[in-house]
Amino acid sequence: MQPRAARSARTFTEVTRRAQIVQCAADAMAETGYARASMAEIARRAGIAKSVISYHFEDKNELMQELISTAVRAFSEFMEPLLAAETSADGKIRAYLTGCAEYMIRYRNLHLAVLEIAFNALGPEGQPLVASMPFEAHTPTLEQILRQGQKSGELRRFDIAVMAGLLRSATTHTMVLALRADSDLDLAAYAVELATTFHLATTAHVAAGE
Amino acid sequence: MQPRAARSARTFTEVTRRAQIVQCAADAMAETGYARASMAEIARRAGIAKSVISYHFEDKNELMQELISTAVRAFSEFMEPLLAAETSADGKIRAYLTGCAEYMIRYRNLHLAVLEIAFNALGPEGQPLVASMPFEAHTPTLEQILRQGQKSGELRRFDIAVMAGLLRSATTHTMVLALRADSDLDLAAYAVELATTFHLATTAHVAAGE
Amino acid sequence: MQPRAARSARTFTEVTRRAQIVQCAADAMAETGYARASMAEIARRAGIAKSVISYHFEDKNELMQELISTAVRAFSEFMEPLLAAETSADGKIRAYLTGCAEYMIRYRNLHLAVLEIAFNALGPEGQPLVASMPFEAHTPTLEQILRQGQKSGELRRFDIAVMAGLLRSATTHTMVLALRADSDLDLAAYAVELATTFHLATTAHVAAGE
Amino acid sequence: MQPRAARSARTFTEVTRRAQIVQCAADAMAETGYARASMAEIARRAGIAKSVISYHFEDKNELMQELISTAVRAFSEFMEPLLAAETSADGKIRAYLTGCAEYMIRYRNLHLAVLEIAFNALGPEGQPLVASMPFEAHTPTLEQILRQGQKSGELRRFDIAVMAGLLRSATTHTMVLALRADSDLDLAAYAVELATTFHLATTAHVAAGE
DNA sequence: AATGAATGAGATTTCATTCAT
DNA sequence: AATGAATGAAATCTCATTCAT
Repeated sequence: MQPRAARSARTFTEVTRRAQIVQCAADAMAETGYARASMAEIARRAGIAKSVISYHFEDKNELMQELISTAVRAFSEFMEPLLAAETSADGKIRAYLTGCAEYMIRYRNLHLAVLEIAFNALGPEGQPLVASMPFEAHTPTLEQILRQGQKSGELRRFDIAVMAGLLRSATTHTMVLALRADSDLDLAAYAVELATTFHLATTAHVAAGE
Repeated sequence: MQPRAARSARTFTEVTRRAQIVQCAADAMAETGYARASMAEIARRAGIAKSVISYHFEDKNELMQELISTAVRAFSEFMEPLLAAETSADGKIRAYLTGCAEYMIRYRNLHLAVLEIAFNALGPEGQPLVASMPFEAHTPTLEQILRQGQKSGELRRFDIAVMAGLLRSATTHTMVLALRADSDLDLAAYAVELATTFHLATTAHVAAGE
Repeated sequence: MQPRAARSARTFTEVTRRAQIVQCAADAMAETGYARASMAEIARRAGIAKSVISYHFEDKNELMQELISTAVRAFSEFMEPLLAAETSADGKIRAYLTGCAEYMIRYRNLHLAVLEIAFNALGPEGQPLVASMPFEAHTPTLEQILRQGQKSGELRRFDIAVMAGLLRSATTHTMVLALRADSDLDLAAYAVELATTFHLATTAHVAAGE
Repeated sequence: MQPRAARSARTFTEVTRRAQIVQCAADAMAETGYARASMAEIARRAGIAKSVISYHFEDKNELMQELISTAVRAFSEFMEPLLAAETSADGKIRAYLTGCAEYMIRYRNLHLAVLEIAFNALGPEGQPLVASMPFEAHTPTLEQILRQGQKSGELRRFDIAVMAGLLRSATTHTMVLALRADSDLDLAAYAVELATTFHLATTAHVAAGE
């Protein structure tokens, strides 16, 4: 039995199964929470035996990692064109906020699952399993946007780490809570309101008026 | 069966033990995460037998509830005088932000534990165990502050729910992530920066300058 | 601390407490079944601390034994005059059957508790805790009655052990099931019907008619 | 969650294992009593891990229910041809009594286990787990036999419920006590003696002789 | 004589994982 | 590539019992 990692490429079946399992895992976590998203529950949703998961993934951690990677990839592919389409820092921030809302609507369960994992899963030595979450994967980009905006004079002076953190918390936290509660909060409208707030808080002429 | 309170008042020993157990539970959760904070681990930290916990608490849920109550109480007692000392809406917002930072520094583990519970713990029927978290206990107050600020003309027009959510996410989420990562981020300085940002985003003359 | 057994006589308080605990134990077992009649439950019903039971009884087994003894004593004191008042074997059998019914009505919980113990409780080595149950305490008497009835020609020839067993099962089992189910079966009427049946099954002229 | 039967049919292995576990459970209960027949003890006897039982049975209740079902089925299959072979009421009663004795000899532990469960096991809400026991499954039949015997004039007038109860107690109770005590009482001979007694107590010409 | 506090053994159940087929 | 079967560790909770006061 050749170890999994040794084989060079994955077959079509394997790729498909892995994707299916990841999706079922995401659904299970989003709907029942991390604690109840056992291997058995995930397998049940996928209509396969538990051991099929073990066959395709080294262990539960690898499944979680794959789920995270999938989400990070999805977020990047989703967000990059949106950011690229904007030229001003102000526009990019607005694109980031509204883009996050749309991403969360489209990939609801996947993103909720990431949160569940981030808050719950621990590696074998107890360290958190997730270092970088989807949104945080773009932290450099976000900080870069703010930095360039300040350089060009478009944005006022502020602590970039703080403002970037605030932007991310506005999405990761507030929006996600809304998602979780299955609330009827209109995420899109919410994002627009947020955009205005950040426009006021960051643009230079505002600071000038101070 | 019979509610604890119905039988009699708590003895000194009991009060002390319960507090100790709650503290050890908070430490365990903050340090190892909810999943690893088993009764055995909590007992180990307290240097007592597992069954001592069962003796003092009906079950794990009651322990969690007591932990939450402790945190909510601590937060309220901590925050109320700070808010009362300010008269302007702007001042109250600043007090809220800096107060949260100080609270989190002082009650670090307790607060992290509340987050763990809020995100993880499920009741017997699978419903989330925690409805209101410490900060959310003050949501009405927060929204009240914003509303009054708008009425007096001190604050510009904005969606109160969005801004209150943003304020809370700025504390609950961003600060907490910092706490969790055991980062050397200076929470106090962070709060000051946040205060400026929110000052700009909310005060009326800013909106006028738009 | 002098071992319990060493002290010669029991104080008034002790006798009273023991009786109270036995009664509460009987109630608990009759109402909730053996498995739920824990020391804690018994103490709760008595309004005392668990350790009070330990103070008055060596261990749970001793409490059970005392309960059994109490029931056996009660049954004997109840039944003896009834049997003594009859002279014929036939009369004694009728007295036994109706007497059992009355005893069970009067000492309902105590007797049900004995059954619970008989069926459930095991000694430290796994042997049944109860060798002789109240009714069985009178087996010799019962067999003696039958034997004398046969000797005097009043009763037909039959296997004495079988008939005695049948008499006891008619009471211990059938009546008790009725008690347990809290049925509205009229135990007294039941006993009368049983008496007729046994009259027919045992008296000599019946056998003659065969 | 999903009922076992809904998923698919049982494999050969599963059927075999379940039967083995049921048998070991019966042995454990018959030999050590309900309280000591823990999952661990049952697994030990079967030479398997505790969790194998959990794998094949939802929980302990399901195992108990399966054991009961097995016994009820065995009793029915055993008794039905015996009763069908007799035409007279008197013959059917004799067949019932001797049949019970043979059944208990053949299925000793299984039947003792049923008794243990009936007397001890409580469902999650404290209600008794077993409503109908093997013998009681045939109560209607028994009462029907007596009723027809009275109608045809073969049997004397008596209270049918009382007599049926007596017949059942004669088997369930008396015989079982004998079984339990591991006595050397010859059950078969016992049954013959019982049959005579009931013949005398029930047949019409006896009543006529009165 | 009584109590509150503490203990350790043991019960049921869940779960990720492994193995033979 | 997939499955059913089995495992052992660990989690929560209950209980009879003991001990210091």
